[in-house]
Amino acid sequence: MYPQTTGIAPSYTDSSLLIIPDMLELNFIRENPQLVIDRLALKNFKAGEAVNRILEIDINRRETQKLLDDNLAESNNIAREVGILFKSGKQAEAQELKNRSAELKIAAKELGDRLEEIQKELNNLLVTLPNLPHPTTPPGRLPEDNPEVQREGDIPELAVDALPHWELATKYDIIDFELGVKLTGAGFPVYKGKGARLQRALINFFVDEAVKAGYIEIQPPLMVNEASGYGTGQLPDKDSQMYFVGEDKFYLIPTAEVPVTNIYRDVILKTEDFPVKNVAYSSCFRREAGSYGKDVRGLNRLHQFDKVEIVQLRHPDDSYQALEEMREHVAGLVRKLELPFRIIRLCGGDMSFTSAWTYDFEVYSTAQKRWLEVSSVSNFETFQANRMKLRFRDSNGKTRLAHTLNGSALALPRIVAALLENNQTPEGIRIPKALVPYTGFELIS
RNA sequence: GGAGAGUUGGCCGAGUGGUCGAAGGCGCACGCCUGGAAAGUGUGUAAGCUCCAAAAGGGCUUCAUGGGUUCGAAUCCCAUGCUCUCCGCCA
Repeated sequence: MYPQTTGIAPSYTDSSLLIIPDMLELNFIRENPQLVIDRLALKNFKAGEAVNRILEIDINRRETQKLLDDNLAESNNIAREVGILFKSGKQAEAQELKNRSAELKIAAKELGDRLEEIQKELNNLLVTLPNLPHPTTPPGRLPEDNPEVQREGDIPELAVDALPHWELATKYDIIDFELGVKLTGAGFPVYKGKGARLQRALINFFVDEAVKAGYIEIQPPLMVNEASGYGTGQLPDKDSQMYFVGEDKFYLIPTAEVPVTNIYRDVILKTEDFPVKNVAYSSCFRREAGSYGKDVRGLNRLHQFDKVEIVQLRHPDDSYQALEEMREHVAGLVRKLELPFRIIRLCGGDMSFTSAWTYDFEVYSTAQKRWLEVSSVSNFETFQANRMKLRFRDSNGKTRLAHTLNGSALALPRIVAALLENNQTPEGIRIPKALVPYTGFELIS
């Protein structure tokens, strides 16, 4: 009854983030090694060995760095003296110093190479450590272990001959999967007539609701460069999830989160800039290599789909308050669409690599008799910010990492699937009241 | 796509081989002045890594990015990105 059990959160959530290398702050690990190990145990992650190795390498790194710095300092001094000697015509003495400098240079090269190697090894280890889950994270390994924290709405009683959405789509000629195959391939459906209009209605509805809630609307590029891919952590794991435009070295975005969050890459905010709240609609592109079976039937999993994403940047002190705000916002959307839904809190084992706390939203698809994940709302704390160097200046004038949060609000395909299936009647498919101003019709027939 | 010009700190802008992390200005912060404000005036004002118990202070790196020349590079050379101008093409 669950969408899948890959151990990684299902897609539509930003699972592309999971694969990857955001990372914990080295200083934090250095100062709290045991805490890191204990906390990661909540994610069923055995960090002991890696942490110890990291601490070792870090010592080596600092020693090497010191040697290199001293070397460079001497070189700098020599260069300065040589200049002075030349000016006063003391060629011979200058030559002597030049010789010394040449020696230093060889040593520096060696030290530099060694440092680079150490650094690389350190990074390779650092990126294997997931974000620390919040201490209250429920234990568990599987989706079955995710506690339900809220449930709303009644599951409708459908006629015995109720159809799954892919058949309804054909019956009313609103989504054409075959045609998509002709044009592109599987997973690229063509929306037609009222189906297309429904897409547009949902997008506008979602964006409008977010703007009402104080989010600034952003229309980002649908392709990003390499730096942005690294910024949110999709890279270096590029091949697995993202489409790549080789000629210009651009990546098609798997979620608006990538361009939107990267707006703040290398940015130092002022405290009064908080909270930063952005909303963006975008098409999303995912290769979804390795998926198969009923998980990909119809709208359940697509290579191209539409999503409205909300992103917040917060002061560490109130990021969890923001998480609850976002949860309530998303709940409001599903409620207005009159879909039965539940919210689950992901257990340690089911949480994404980057997340510290995640709520998943699932709507019930009556004809498929299963819950479909439609949103994932997460607090990443400083994990993404560390990688992106997203900071703010606190009251002491010191720079600190900000907290980042995001959530789907919402992803369209599974919402459409649930709407079609749950609202089917002998007369046609009923459009929820909140959406009618956007669709301009009340019934798909 | 072709030709040319450019790319310096939060912003503007000087700097064509040596003491430049970078003049000057703006902005910002704090102080003086003022009944209060403006004006004026003084001081300060990048980030990362690192040394130090910490503070103070010190070292290293960074003038688009990556490489190179040199004892020494913001400054010279090469490649790339980006911006602007002209031509071409075009929704």
